[in-house]
Amino acid sequence: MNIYDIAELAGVSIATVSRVVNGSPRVSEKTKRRVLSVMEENNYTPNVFARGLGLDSMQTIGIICPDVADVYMASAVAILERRLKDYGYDCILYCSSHGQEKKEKALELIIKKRIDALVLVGSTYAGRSSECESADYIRRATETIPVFLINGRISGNNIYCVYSKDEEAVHDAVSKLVESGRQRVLFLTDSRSYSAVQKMEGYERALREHGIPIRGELKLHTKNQIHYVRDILLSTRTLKYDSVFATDDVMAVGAVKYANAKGLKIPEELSIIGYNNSEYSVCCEPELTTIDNTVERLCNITIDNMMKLLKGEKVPEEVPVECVLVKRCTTDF
Amino acid sequence: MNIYDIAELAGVSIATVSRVVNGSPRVSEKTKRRVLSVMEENNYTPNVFARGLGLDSMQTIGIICPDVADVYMASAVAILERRLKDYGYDCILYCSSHGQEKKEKALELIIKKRIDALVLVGSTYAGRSSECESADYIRRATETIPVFLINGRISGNNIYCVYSKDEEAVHDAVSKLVESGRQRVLFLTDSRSYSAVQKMEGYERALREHGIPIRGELKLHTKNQIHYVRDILLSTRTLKYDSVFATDDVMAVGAVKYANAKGLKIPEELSIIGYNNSEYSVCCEPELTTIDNTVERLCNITIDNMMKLLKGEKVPEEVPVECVLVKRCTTDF
DNA sequence: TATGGTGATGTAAGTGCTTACATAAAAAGT
DNA sequence: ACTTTTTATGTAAGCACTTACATCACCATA
Repeated sequence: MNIYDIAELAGVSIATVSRVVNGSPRVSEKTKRRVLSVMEENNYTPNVFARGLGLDSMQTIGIICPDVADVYMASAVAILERRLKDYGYDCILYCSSHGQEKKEKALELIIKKRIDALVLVGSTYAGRSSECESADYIRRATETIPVFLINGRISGNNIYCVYSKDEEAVHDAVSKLVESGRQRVLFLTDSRSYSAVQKMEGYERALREHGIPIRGELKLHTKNQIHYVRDILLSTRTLKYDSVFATDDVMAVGAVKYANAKGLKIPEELSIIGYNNSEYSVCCEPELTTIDNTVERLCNITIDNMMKLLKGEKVPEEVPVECVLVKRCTTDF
Repeated sequence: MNIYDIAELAGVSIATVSRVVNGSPRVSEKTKRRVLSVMEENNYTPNVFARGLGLDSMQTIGIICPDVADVYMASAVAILERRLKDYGYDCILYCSSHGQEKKEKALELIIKKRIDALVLVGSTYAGRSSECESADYIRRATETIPVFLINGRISGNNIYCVYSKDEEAVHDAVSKLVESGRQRVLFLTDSRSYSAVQKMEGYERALREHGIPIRGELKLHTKNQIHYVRDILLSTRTLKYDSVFATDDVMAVGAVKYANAKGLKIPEELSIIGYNNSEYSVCCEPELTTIDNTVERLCNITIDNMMKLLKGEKVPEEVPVECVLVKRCTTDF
């Protein structure tokens, strides 16, 4: 069943069928109806390949994220997918956590497929060009299609970044911690992504501004798993700290479980702040004070800008978005 | 840069270039090298559309799931994506939770794209044909491509199901609950998916076998959100129960929070069992006894079978997989 | 030397669609 | 009634590739 069959059955030319399919106004109401009904009867759908050949677009957006199994990224992907579908786009998903070669391959493939744009979620790609091994591949992609970074920042042509003000948010939160009397803030992180670096900088600035020395041993690299964090804290007996700042709620929950296991009072003996305001922040006892970086807003802005751009409008290359501190029970402010 | 340019630069015909691209053996070693080097220099990659036009395959698999933001499904999608990428396939992702028309559209689109196969994750699609509004669309898909259900069951040509033995797992778990003295088991569920129905049946069978009457008011439909469940339990004061079986860990955590809020001793005054053995099961205090339905295994079996099938081998239409009970602290067995 | 076989390469016919341009028909203006 | 404009439809040339079939050169065998 191809366009020729439909044309013949409807007694028109293939051009007319094509016009009907593409909603061109240059078709009379009568023939449009006839063609549509023939299409309906024969259950015809145009072949996307042939279509793409002519149009060089397949109404598809590529999404790359390090790991969909991560709740934060999964929710971003879910939002992106939903909005894109509303606009008639499909999503090709790539997870990039599986080694560098894989990443390169993903980008290559994705470019080959003639997707219309690329979104990088919660990117480990970002960072200063020197730190960032795969920035090259992103730049290569930008020669063909626009690239949107959510919570990542690379400057360059055809790159659009929407990110939360993590540095500021962490700075403010850690400042409150310090101002409420904490002197030794343990910083837990699990990655070296752009966001992670920003958070670290916010942490350090807050300490500096309050005249507290920055201690290397208080910056702990760990896995984003509850038990892993709990166990590591239980086993490091020499480390002294009166509060914890974690770059993800999951690690913060690990800290809560550590405190509960040791019988430490939260927040009196140990204050804890998480990040992302995910469902994890309300699963532990006491519930986490955390920072909401409003993924939903970041995603929506990204999609809005993308649609504008694809329509030919101009859009800003950088959109910083405010975070909000969600006060719950693991801090005393 | 197309195949003609490469052919000209390499001083061969487009057929030869095509043969090199497709790794045909009918090219001399010498020209192959020459063509490859020209391709390399000019950074040439064949256009997938034109290719697909001829081959009618784009090495793409469609994945449909109700909601990637759900940890369970997200982890399934992550595993599927990773394995498929290893095999050189791309994934087109569709979330189908946004109403029936959307679902239909998703399937339509996905079929149009000439994907090689379709995977439905944790499907709300499944169930007896009568209960299942969208089974029709699945069947329509099977006319073109094989469809794989993970934790769903529809019989039919070109449909392959891999599912965990939820009925049995729930039956066994609830039986233990009853045998340890619980008489009133509250059943929490958030969907009417195939799995949900199976779990319900296991619950009822266990009660029946122990001569305990099945009470409608003890089967509670709720949302899969911690606070939602906690609040609903806190507000329903007339309902009496000594244990909770939840069809997802998130709801079980809600029950734990309810018990903690009311000061009920777990498991003495309230036993709780969750489902999925997700990270949520270890985030609360005490940690959840839960059922692991081994998503990873389900996904791996699905991919193995898919690859076999696409190679032309025969594969079983139904693969039931055993669940395992993970004992932690919210039960006394 | 003629004959057939073999491996390397080229030619050309699809593949299903879009769209610029051409044409025809109808409507509007004179 | 006759030209001009507008609207509807058709024709045909791409789009970038694959592949069956044709061709050719070359070597081995008779």
